[in-house]
Amino acid sequence: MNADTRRKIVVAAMDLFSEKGFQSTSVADILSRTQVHSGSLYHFFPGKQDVLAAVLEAYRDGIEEWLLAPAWSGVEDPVERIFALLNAYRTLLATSDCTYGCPIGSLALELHEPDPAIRDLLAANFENWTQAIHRCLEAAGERLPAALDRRRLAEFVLTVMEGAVMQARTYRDIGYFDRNVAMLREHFDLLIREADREAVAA
Amino acid sequence: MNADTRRKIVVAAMDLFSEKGFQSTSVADILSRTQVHSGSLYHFFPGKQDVLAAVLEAYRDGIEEWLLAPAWSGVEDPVERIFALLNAYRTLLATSDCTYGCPIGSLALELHEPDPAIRDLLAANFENWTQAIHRCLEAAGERLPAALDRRRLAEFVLTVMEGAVMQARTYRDIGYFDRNVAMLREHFDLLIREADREAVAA
DNA sequence: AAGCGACTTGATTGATCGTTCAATCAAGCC
DNA sequence: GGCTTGATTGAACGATCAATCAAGTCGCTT
Repeated sequence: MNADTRRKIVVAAMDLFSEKGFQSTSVADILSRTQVHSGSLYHFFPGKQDVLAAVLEAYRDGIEEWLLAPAWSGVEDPVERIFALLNAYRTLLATSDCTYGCPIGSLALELHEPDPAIRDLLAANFENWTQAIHRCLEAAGERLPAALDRRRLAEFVLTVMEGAVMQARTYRDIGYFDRNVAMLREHFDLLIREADREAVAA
Repeated sequence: MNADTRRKIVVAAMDLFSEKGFQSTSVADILSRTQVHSGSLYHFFPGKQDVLAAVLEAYRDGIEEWLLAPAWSGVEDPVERIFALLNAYRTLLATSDCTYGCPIGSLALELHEPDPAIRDLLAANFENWTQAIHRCLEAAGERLPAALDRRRLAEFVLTVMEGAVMQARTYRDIGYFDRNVAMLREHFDLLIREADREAVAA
């Protein structure tokens, strides 16, 4: 099995799906960008949808290496890691005139009646992301209120990221992203202050 | 000008774009649902994209009558109105097995390189929504901290709604929506408590 | 050397897409 | 009763799409 051709297809499809979405990307687009011919593509993938599945698997399996590790290099504080991750998305937006956001989120809303397999992969990507945040929140330990539901807050962080990206893209104005992240930061400040009061009371 | 035919097209297109998205809805889909023939559609609209524009204008102009008024009937408290509006989206999700969310958000992420006219309409829809929340926050007066940037918080509410809808749809589990709204509620509780402390200190 | 399986080539298929257009019709006006 | 205008009909068009397939290439095994 010639893994190189397959990999070239997946990489090109990742880019194209991010740029234009799944439906607006034609198989011919993928072929012309990779210099692969249609027969080869269909040798490795039963259909276009299976290319999408491979793309989502690549995101899922590459989150540590391609997203978390770069975003967190040099950042040890678990709370700061959360905002460092958000800042990675900010960079993505800023360097693309607010057109690139979170590819998973875009696909999640673009596909209205996705295959169960595709939907599971989208959910798995969200799940990995949320769990990464969850680990940060666990690592923050007593800096956050004891009673705080850390899993919920992790889901909330994903929510804020996706909503902020959506608005920044729609308005083509990164200010919408920044202000939303600032609001989340203030929420964390409130939580940390609350934990401080708990510590004093104890 | 026969406004009835035009209106039928826009109504059907609103439903179809919500169900299947813009690109997955064919002109033939709209025609078969409306019993209108293609020539009639193209008599009123230069093209499919202009149908989308009309749909977005209908959402923009109908937000008061079709979204805010129903959600707020019987709810006077401005803070409760915010969560009543969120609850309207919850109902939409719950009664559709978590497939229907916010149609504007879906379109905003589906269309990667939208016409400026379409993008402006998407932004105008977000803007109307945000301003409605903003008015509630202004009406809340001293119950919120004096220094609080109410416009920012209004944008944040939209962010949370869109992010929560996205996760609920992807996981096909309304729990994700509920937990995110609960987190926002806790944020408001923290803000209101902070305003209380301000009042006591004064 | 022969055979085999993995992979590549690229023309081709048939379906579907958005859009066009000549025609017909109905209603109102001068 | 001609003329205009607005609206409707539905067949047809060209483009584009995902997908197919027969032919060919290459490397590896026996």
